Amino acid sequence: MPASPPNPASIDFAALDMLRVVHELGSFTAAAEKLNVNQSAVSYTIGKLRACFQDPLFVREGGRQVATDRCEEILAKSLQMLGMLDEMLQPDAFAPEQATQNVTIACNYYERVLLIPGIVAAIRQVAPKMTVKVISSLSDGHLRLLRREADVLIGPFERAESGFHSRRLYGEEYACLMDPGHPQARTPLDADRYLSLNHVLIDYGAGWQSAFLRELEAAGHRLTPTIVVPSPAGLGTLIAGSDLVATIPRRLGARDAETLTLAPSPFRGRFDVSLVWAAHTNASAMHRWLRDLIWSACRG
Amino acid sequence: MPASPPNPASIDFAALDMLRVVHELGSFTAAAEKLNVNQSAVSYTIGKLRACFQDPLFVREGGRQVATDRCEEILAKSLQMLGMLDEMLQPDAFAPEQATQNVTIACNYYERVLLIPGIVAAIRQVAPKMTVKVISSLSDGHLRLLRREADVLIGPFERAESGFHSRRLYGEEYACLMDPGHPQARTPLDADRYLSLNHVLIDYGAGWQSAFLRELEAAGHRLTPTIVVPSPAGLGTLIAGSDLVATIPRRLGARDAETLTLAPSPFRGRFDVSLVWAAHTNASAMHRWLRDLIWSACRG
DNA sequence: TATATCCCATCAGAAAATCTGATGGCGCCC
DNA sequence: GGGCGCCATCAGATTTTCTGATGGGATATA
Repeated sequence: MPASPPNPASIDFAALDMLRVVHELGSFTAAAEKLNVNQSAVSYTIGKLRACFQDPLFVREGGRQVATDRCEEILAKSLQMLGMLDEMLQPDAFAPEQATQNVTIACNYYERVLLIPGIVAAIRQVAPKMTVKVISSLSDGHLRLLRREADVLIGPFERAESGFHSRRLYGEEYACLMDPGHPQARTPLDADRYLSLNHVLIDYGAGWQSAFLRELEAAGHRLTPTIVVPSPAGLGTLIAGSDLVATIPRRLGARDAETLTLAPSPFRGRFDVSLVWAAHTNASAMHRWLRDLIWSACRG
Repeated sequence: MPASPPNPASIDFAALDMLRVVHELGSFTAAAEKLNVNQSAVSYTIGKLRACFQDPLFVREGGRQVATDRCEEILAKSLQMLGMLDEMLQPDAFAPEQATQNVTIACNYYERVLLIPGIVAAIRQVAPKMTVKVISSLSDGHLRLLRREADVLIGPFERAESGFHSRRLYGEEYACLMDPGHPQARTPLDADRYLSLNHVLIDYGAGWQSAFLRELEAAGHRLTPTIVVPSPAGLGTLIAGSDLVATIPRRLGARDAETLTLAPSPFRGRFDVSLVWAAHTNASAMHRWLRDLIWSACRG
């Protein structure tokens, strides 16, 4: 035993449990047996507690070790703490049926239109008490994950920086959406003919550049749009009956396939749609569940 | 680090505090500095916690250690526990002014009459919100201490068994109380004349024998009482104007000194009045205060 | 890109805490 | 009064924790 009072921070839960057992059995020796340690170990540890708390804790009264009032108080708190430790040790379980948490998904127009409905339906089916919030994220999606503003991010985000994990959902490419009556609706487009069309360009702003545009510019070309819109919303109506052409992700264009024509683009701008999450949610049971659900809903 | 998951009971408060500091500073290295230990010690301890809780607890996100959700939960409980430890460590203080506890004093007629009034007055003066309960104790006073039915015991109890502590308050002896008109009121009593008197004997029952009686019998004599009463209550009235003699503690007889005569007894039966308490109350601040107060009130 | 820097994980060994087994004192019970 | 049970203490073994050094991975700098 150190001569100077020992650091109370060095008390561990085993010591508190020993206090409990000694109190229960009224004997160091019996406590030692129950705890499968030497009697002298009990003496040592209780001695340490005595020094920390500056109180005898137990005194002999007629052949039995009786707790002091102070010991009773300390014990009461110790029992609480042992209970809290047990709670803390319980592995992070997640029961979708009872769960009432909120899930926040960061994504953009594309995913909001094509993926979110399926994801929300899947969540509501398995976890009816949970709520879903969708927020948009142009280029700041990763930041929103770090700021805990979103649980997951879905989109064409490739970078696998440290601090993040990601999983590819599927590949996507760009195609040209136009009116069936458009002069070029039947013949394959080469680069020159493509560039000479009347383009509707979707410019999301925030520095975001679509993959087909990067490919086009990398090939030394330059697109001069006739019209610029900030989102694909209402695009079908804009194009229908006109000579305008929009280059948009194939699956997005496929939604207007009944009324409009979807033709291959010479600049396909292939990219992957991925699920991205922050490292701090990687081990969480709820987040693991959510990611698996999204994976299934998007048919990886 | 052990290959098998370490025993969570071996987690100590220093580890929880380290968790707190790492969380606060977002860095193992910085936490190590703040805690005046090696960086590797932080790594070791957090590693142990990681193994215990089966969770990474902290993950790197852009150069900073960020807590997992599980870690946040664990941390919340840890902070509570650290607070509880601080409370537990606070030495057992006692503030008489605010105290509302009850004090139970075990004693007998003698102390109830001679000492309790002064003790109660002293308590009420210093600790007006406390309550006092007096219970009688013939020979079972020590048991009542052990059963926590009484905080202290006052009386002619000499034995210093283990499990008890005691403090002598003062010495007492027996004397003879009689009417001033009694034939023997003026002349000193020797043993024979004493034995031939008409005695009022106080027999408390419960196997208790007054010290003067033990002395008398040890000397080979035997007292044949004229009247036996169970307590000194009303003794003055009984003796006044009669030829009866009662052998009672001097201080008790002194209360009737104005109307009755107190003469030395040949069997003085010297004894000590002591304050006795159970070992488990020895360290308690309240009990220490109470014992000092009683000591003062009885003018040790 | 290359380089420097910071940060954590890991390792071997040192230091400290804890445990074991033996011994002794004290009080209880017979 | 003697035997016995119980706790405190001691020396040494064992285990845990810490230190200092090293390396890999990521970030920041050039």
